[in-house]
Amino acid sequence: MNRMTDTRAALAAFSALSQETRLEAFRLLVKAEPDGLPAGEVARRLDVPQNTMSAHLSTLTGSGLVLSRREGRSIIYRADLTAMRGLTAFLLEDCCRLDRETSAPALACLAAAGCETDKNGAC
Amino acid sequence: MNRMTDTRAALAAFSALSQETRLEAFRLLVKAEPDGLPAGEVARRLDVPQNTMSAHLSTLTGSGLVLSRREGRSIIYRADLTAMRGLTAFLLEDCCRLDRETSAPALACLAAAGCETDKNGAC
DNA sequence: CTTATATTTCCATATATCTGGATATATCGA
DNA sequence: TCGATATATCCAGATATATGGAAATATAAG
Repeated sequence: MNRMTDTRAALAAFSALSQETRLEAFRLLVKAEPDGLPAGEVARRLDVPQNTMSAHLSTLTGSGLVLSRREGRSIIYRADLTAMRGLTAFLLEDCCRLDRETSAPALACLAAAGCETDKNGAC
Repeated sequence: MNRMTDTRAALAAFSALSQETRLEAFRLLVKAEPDGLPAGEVARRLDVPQNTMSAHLSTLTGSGLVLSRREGRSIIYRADLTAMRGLTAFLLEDCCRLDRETSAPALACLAAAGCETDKNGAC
């Protein structure tokens, strides 16, 4: 899917995150993982009109950084952490000149170091 | 300086990278590290009019992702890899819910995993 | 001082994005 | 079926961004 393998996907992601309300919304959704949040709740928390927020959420979804599903009357939005990691990898491949084979384990290492530290502290 | 500690800096960075020509230029400059490239050379390589490229380079510089210095008649542009790493950290702090103290060693771990480091130890 | 080179600044046009009111659609419960 | 709730879509005005021609600035060399 959206593996951020090409410039196109990265551009869409950067573009989506380059707007204040959307960046805030995205961060909110990341914090709300793995449950996600209904559109109206995002609008309420960020104090933005619901139709404006709807447009922004649509942009985020289109960029591949956010997923949505209907649940009753609500539509639940979730951050796609895999896509986000892909975006990070895209940056790292340039930054550290990592090729794809190197960046994959490096990201796994990062995840291990951050989300659950290894006993040894080793990567 | 631009430690990407606040949303403002991240927004500027995302905004700068959300335009195709600028993203290409930035990647070019990352590859050209640590020597950098004169503005005209960037314009030539990307086949963009020099004044248009100048505007884009100005945006990149303003975002903090790129540095410039005059050298004779030329102005040499360089990617600021430290700022770039800051942007990556900004993403990771949300993605893996890393706090600043955790993300720092995590990034060092990344460096150890395959990152070419410069004299400062930055990737 | 003059000319050539490298780059930026000025400016106007074209294009894209943001915003929110009004309205449409979808779902739920009575 | 009806009314309430949750969200999206339509639309248009306001704002921002991209683009490139022409002119200005800075440096170098003769």
